[in-house]
Amino acid sequence: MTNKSNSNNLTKSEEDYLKALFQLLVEDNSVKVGNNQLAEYLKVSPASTNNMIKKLKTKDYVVSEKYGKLELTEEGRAIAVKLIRKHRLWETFLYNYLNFSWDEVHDVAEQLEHIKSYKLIDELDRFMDFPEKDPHGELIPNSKGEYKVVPKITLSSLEEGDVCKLISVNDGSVNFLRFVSEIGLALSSEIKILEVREFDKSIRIAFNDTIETVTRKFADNVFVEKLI
Amino acid sequence: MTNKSNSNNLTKSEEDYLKALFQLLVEDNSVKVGNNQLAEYLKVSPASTNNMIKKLKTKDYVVSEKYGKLELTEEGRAIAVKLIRKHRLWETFLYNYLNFSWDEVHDVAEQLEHIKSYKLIDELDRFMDFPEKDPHGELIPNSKGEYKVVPKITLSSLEEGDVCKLISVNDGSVNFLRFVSEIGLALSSEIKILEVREFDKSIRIAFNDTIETVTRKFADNVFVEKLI
DNA sequence: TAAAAAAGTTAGCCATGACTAACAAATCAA
DNA sequence: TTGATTTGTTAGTCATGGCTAACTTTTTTA
Ligand SMILES: [Mn+2]
Ligand SMILES: [Mn+2]
Ligand SMILES: [Mn+2]
Ligand SMILES: [Mn+2]
Repeated sequence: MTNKSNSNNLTKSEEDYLKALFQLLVEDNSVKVGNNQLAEYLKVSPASTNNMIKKLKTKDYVVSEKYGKLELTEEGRAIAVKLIRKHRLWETFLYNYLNFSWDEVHDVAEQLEHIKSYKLIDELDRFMDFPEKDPHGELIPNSKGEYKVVPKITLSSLEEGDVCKLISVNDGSVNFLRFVSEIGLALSSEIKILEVREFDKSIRIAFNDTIETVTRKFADNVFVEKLI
Repeated sequence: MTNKSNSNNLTKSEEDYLKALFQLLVEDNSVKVGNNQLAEYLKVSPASTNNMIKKLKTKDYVVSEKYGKLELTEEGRAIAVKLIRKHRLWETFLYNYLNFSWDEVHDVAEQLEHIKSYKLIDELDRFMDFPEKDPHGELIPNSKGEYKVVPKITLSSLEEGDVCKLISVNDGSVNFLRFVSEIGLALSSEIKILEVREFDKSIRIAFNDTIETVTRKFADNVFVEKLI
């Protein structure tokens, strides 16, 4: 038994910090995550993160040495995964049942993920018949907290001639998601890399009889499975 | 135009105070509502309410003179009605779609009512096909903020021989709601008042071939329409 | 290897929204 | 009508979670 109390008394802020740390550590497969990096990710000052990390260490959700890198305990990780489960289930609900577009769901899910009720989220899951992926193609952790972390391959990591399938996209930017839809890309689209331009890393891609040039920043937020 | 900014920037606390004030002023048809009464209702100290009322006055949601009684402005009232709409729509969703019982919905709805998104609540309303009442029989304000405040008649206000129909119940107490279900009462039940006992105001009632004695406190939380 | 830059920490401040204790005003009751 | 009780207000404290400015440690780079 790792959990002492399991009474789920975390504040919204504490939850947000744990989720952010998980996303930096695990989702973005960063080798090490530091205080300032977390601050930048959360758009708060380094002093604020330093403060909160201290608190999360006394609660045994985070481990780190002074001036050292940050790590999550099993319990910290479990909380983060629960948040991600809630976030993605709500996004799926908004998208599939309430006529939200995929660029509208994230902001509301950021609020909904902090609602505290086990029954609520498990019933929502059942109501939707246990969806596997959210509207952006991301896997939804199950009610036992099981979550396969699949290393993500970005479109920007491919080379000329490669062919890939769009698996998921970063859901944090409304403008980015709108642009993805606008040019006609969608989940499962097959994309061929026509050219990678050296001077600015922009990429010329072909999909569904369309040819587009996208920036490196764009391609960093598109996750694919390499086919050829 | 009453609204200056309409930017919906209220904190959870501000919203809770406005809703509580509305419920005391309008729902409980109190003639006057004072600071301490509000404090007791919200289970905070009179100093806290005094403080918050001050703030809500500068924001033009509340009007009162020093040492005087509290009133809501049109804008304050509109915010409260929006919260009640959200609360009751969420309760209805939990009850009708997520297998919550009527004693489980209130606490979760208390959290959900603070989620900020017009689209969310209007789509939820549409998804459920614009329900008129929540699981406790309370009317749900519509998306224009229209809300008929129907003066409530409590079971305790009736006399021996009266016959009434159960219209709605106070949803704030889990134990109370469980007890209502346990004895076999439900919305629309027809109730006959057999006897009102003078010494403790307890009431003997008959409904669905059942006879029960209920306390005054119980009867204060049951709202009815008088038939005979 | 020694500056310079970056990363991390600390101290001290602010806003919010609780609290208690002390006090003032209004209302009630004898 | 006056004293007691209730109601309302104020002052001062605390916890949370932000912030800036100044400082220290670590890492980078010349
Ligand atoms: Mn999201
Ligand atoms: Mn998503
Ligand atoms: Mn309720
Ligand atoms: Mn209700």
